[in-house]
Amino acid sequence: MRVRFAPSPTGALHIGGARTALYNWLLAQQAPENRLVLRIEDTDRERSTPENVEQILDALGWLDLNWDEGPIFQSDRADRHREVLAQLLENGHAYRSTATAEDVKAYKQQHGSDRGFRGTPEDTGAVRLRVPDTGATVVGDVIRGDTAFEHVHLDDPVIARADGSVLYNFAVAVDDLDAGITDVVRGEDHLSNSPKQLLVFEALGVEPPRYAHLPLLHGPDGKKLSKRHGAASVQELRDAGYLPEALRNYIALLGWGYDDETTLLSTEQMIEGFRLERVSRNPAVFDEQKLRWMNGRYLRELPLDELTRRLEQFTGRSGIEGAVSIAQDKMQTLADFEPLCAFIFDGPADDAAAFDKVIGEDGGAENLAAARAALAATEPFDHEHVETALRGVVEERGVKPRQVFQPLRVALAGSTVSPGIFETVALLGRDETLRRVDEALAKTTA
RNA sequence: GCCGCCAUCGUCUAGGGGACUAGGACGCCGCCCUCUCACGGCGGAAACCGGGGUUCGAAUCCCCGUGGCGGUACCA
Repeated sequence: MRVRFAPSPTGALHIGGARTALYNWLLAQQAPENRLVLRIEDTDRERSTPENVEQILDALGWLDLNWDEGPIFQSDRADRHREVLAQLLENGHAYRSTATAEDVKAYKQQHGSDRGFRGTPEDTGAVRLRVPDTGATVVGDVIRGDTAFEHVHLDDPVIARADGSVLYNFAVAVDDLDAGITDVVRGEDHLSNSPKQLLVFEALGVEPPRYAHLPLLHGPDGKKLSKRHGAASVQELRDAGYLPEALRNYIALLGWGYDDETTLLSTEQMIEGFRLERVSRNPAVFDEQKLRWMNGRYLRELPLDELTRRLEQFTGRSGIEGAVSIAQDKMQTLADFEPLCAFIFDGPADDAAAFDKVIGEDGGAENLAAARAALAATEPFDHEHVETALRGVVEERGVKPRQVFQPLRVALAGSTVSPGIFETVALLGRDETLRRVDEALAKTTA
């Protein structure tokens, strides 16, 4: 089996494209003889650089992937395309015509909808492929079964411009043929174009590949997923702090289920269990909430040093392992780290409302002062002893735990939200903790 | 307009004639845990688009309707 990966030419890989790529990749991994061929479907070489391709792979965490062949650029194959084009012109399967889109429209107006456009050969003009007058072209789809397109409904498609440059539907067929592609897995938006490609194979007298058209991905409003739905490319998702492994897991499930109850699955499980025939036929809605949840699960399972490494790369900070260790359970994406932990490095946030509400309230300052005194005497200054000391304050003053912990939290973080208070205090250390508490206390008397 | 694809909880899905009182997951609601926010645990509400067939029996098969989506470029 030879499958292909034809990423978006812009380099900003759409989530739908990422899923197609993932499925192709899974198929290629399932048997040692299977091959994955990278093909760039673009006539503009400038927009489709190897760097773009690398960016895409990086977003999916597949940088270690070894491509069997490629990338094959459509723009590099112009000579071969012209050669095949000449062959088709020669044997009468194609002809030149100056008919424009308006001419085709007028033709159909005149002949009714049950008769596709058939031009008359001329010396110049665009090249059209001759569609047989009768019969039908059947697209055998692994996911959907057979779909027949009656030839009477098909217009002779233009396969090359007047200047001889070829069009997508022709080029892709020739390239797939030459690359020996056996299985084409792509988005459903290509289904209606399939007969054009099949007709090219037919005209060439060769066996076409098998096809599998994946359902499209929609945004929450049911429309085709696009920029206006927020993050629509895997790079954007990566920038939003999602892990490649979570992305892979989530995307794989958009149109396919491992079994009746498994949601979290490893790449190995995906390779083992993926079946093209079992891919869903209906469009899926991209739901970032579920991705967030799943990302949180993967985040929590990461070893501390690995998560630290990724967060250092993501935030540009260093020496954050301590903060990572006390925040890991509270994050869903890498982007959650900053708002939760920036205070540890940059000092308390300036949230006057939180300050007034918690420290300015009845007994807040007094409880904070008591906590300060207890912490000043805590030795050694670690999680365990800090907790003992602070719980002692609670007991001593006969108040609720939160009446002591919240003022302290606000004094240290400047916010009512932070990692656990004992861990935070222990991490900051005695000097820094007391300094921040004193600063807060000073503000209450001022 | 024409051609085509699709149709199970709000969302992703399991289901391929009796195992369905329709299963799992996210989200939502409630309870528990609890120093905040989370995590975690327990419980709950929530779906077979409509109508005809076929069959002893239909979420599953067929037809029609409706709806959604895609294609219909000298774009890819």
